[in-house]
Amino acid sequence: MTKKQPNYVAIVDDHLLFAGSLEKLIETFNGFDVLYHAKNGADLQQKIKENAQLPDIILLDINMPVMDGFETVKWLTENHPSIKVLALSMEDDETVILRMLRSGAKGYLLKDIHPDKLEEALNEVMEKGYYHSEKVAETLLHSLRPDDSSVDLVLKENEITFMQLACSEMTYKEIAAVMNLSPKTIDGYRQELFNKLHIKNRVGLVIYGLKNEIISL
Amino acid sequence: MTKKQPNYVAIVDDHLLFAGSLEKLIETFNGFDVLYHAKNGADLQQKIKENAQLPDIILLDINMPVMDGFETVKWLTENHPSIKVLALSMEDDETVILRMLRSGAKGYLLKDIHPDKLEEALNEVMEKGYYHSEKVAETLLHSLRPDDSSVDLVLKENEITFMQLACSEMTYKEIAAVMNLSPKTIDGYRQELFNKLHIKNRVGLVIYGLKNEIISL
DNA sequence: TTATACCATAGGAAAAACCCTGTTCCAAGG
DNA sequence: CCTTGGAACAGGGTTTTTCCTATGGTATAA
Repeated sequence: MTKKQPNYVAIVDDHLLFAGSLEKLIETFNGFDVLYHAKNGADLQQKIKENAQLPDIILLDINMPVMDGFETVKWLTENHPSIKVLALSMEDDETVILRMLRSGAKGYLLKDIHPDKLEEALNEVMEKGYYHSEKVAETLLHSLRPDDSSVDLVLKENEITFMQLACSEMTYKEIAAVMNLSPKTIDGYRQELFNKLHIKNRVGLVIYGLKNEIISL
Repeated sequence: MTKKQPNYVAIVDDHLLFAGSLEKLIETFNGFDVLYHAKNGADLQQKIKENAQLPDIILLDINMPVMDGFETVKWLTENHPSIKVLALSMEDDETVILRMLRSGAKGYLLKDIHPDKLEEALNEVMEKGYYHSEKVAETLLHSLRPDDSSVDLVLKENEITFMQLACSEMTYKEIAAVMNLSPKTIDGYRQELFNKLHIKNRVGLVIYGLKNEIISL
């Protein structure tokens, strides 16, 4: 009976308590070891540079300060394509899932899954190279409607600033004052965003911003 | 050397993965055993009824579906005052912390603490009956401003329903239709809420609802 | 140099949101 | 029976938001 080398896992999550707990859980699994954790994407880059041993799998939280999951997975797929990234998040928001998968994640796990599912996912991602839970698979199918062309939909600096300010009790006129622009320009941003994001009103904008973690409370 | 009986911990969190991981972590601590977990407050009530052995400490997540942390801790302090409740949440929002503590929680832990801190908290809450991290202690002090009179500010059923619907792209007229009320009545709710909550517009309402976990995305 | 594209901006108008005050109905308490 | 209070709702006015279309300026690619 030859003892195989374990698969190395890295955890990226700003919630230390969760990360630490998850480590204990993973160490009860057969054939997996936790290499290290990182608090965010930037921290992970650091850790990768410092350590000779690369992780086989990275469990990556999406909403983090500093360098979030989207940026991180993009960096990883470009610089370390051999590492398999499993996204880990609480929201099963379709656009978020798709964005992660499109960015290069090999799977998407909801944080409310049963611990056993995690072991299953880890094994499957090592064997097959990807893992998709039923729920996510469903979302994937559901998303195959041809519309799209949603080429990553980039928001410009000013639009993001506006969005953040719009997530407050400020009036557009006040926002214009803060941003040092004409109210009419602000109205232009608003309209452009409504079109791009397929939303109907300011509340929709706030919701979109929160769901996509462009703004936060 | 007499072996003491361990302290029993129950975990209430709708994120199974987190709960499961946390269990593994706690079992590495000296003198603590996890009795069971529950997905939410209602589930916890169930578990408490079924099991003869009561937990000594409950680690309680705040934002859960069905029966959230606030309701749960209230129920616990009324029905099982001997159980020490530690609230567990990611947000360090002042109003949320205060609301939990006022509702009877013996401590408030942010989910981004170091795992060692959890052990410290568990030990301290068993010894002293309470635990407050530096951060929370600060918030507590900060909150001792005399203003308040914030007599728990109860929202009625209809107001909450309205609030939830207002957190969407629906128009007030549409909300009125859904709730089967006159648009003018809806306007009344709106006004009443704006006054009670000291907010200026619908975005403010959405933000309030989210911060106080009355609504969720 | 011209076409193109993008940005800030404007006019004008309809719809929705916001605000204040007042009426009716009904139930509960004195 | 009368009073009080809350809930639903209306009238009517002001402010913001929303929507559509259009123009001048500047950078840039052709």
